[in-house]
Amino acid sequence: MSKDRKSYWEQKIRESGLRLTRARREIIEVLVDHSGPLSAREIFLILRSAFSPLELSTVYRNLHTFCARGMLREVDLGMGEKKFEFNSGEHRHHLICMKCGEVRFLGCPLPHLEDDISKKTSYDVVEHRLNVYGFCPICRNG
Amino acid sequence: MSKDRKSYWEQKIRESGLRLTRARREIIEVLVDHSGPLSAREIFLILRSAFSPLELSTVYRNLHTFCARGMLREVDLGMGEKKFEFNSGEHRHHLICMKCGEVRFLGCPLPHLEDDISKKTSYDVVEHRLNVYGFCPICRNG
DNA sequence: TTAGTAATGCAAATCATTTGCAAGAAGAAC
DNA sequence: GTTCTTCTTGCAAATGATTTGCATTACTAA
Repeated sequence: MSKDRKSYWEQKIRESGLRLTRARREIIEVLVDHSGPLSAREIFLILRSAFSPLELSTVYRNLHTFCARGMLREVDLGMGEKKFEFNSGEHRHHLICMKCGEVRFLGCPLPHLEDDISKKTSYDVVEHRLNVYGFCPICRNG
Repeated sequence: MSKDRKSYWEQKIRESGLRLTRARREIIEVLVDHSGPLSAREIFLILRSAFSPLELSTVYRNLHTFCARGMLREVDLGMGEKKFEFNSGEHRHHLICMKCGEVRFLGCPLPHLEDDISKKTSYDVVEHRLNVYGFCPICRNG
């Protein structure tokens, strides 16, 4: 029940010049209540299980709206669906459990990677994405 | 015209207990003639432009067959379509031009990353994928 | 050459995601 | 609170990548 985080983002919605609708409040609530990145379908199913009548397309539309305003960012963990997480501003990576899907955040292990590659290849390097896959402490034994 | 590389892979097809069909010969040929990873659709279009009658589904089926035999591997460069490249055996990453789509190979800049993360998180770490994005020397100016 | 089975063509299905459009609901102004 | 405007949503259909079912074709072993 992090009511403060929820109202923080609801505030952001208003500041962005967006209307604060039922759909937006509910999507933010789901994201705040779940620590890790979620896909549109996951959010949709969580909402449905709580008897929300929102449509999947509405979830998608709002997730993209939030990304466009910089509130969320889209992450591709290579598991079929794209996921969405709050945009903390800091550059980070993901460690994904291949069995249960748990996601942990990783700091960037290579701060000057982009410069190094830029020097070696003459590319104008803009960003990099690192995903690490394995089995979490629970799944590695179970 | 690397006829040797072509016959090397045709050999591999036979050794894998697969039939050497027209589709397989043509797909291998396209992959040998183009240095970087290609998507099923890209291979399909290259073949069509050479008047090959192969179906897109046949291209997909064979690419997956080759992956299952370890001849190819699938790489997700985050550009919509999955790409396929010969499986060199060595662990490597990709540098992708966001304008022209050129792909360069990168050695792994973090050889002991997996061990480090494993120690820190108690995960059984299995693999990691790194994609670097930017603009190639030609596109960064053009 | 032929039989047996794997591979292909073709069309339809599937999965994630997007879009068009009419109906509905925020929020500003009264 | 009511009204008006415009942004949002619902719903259904479209899209793009990929997969699948099934009848037909073509490898290859004998």
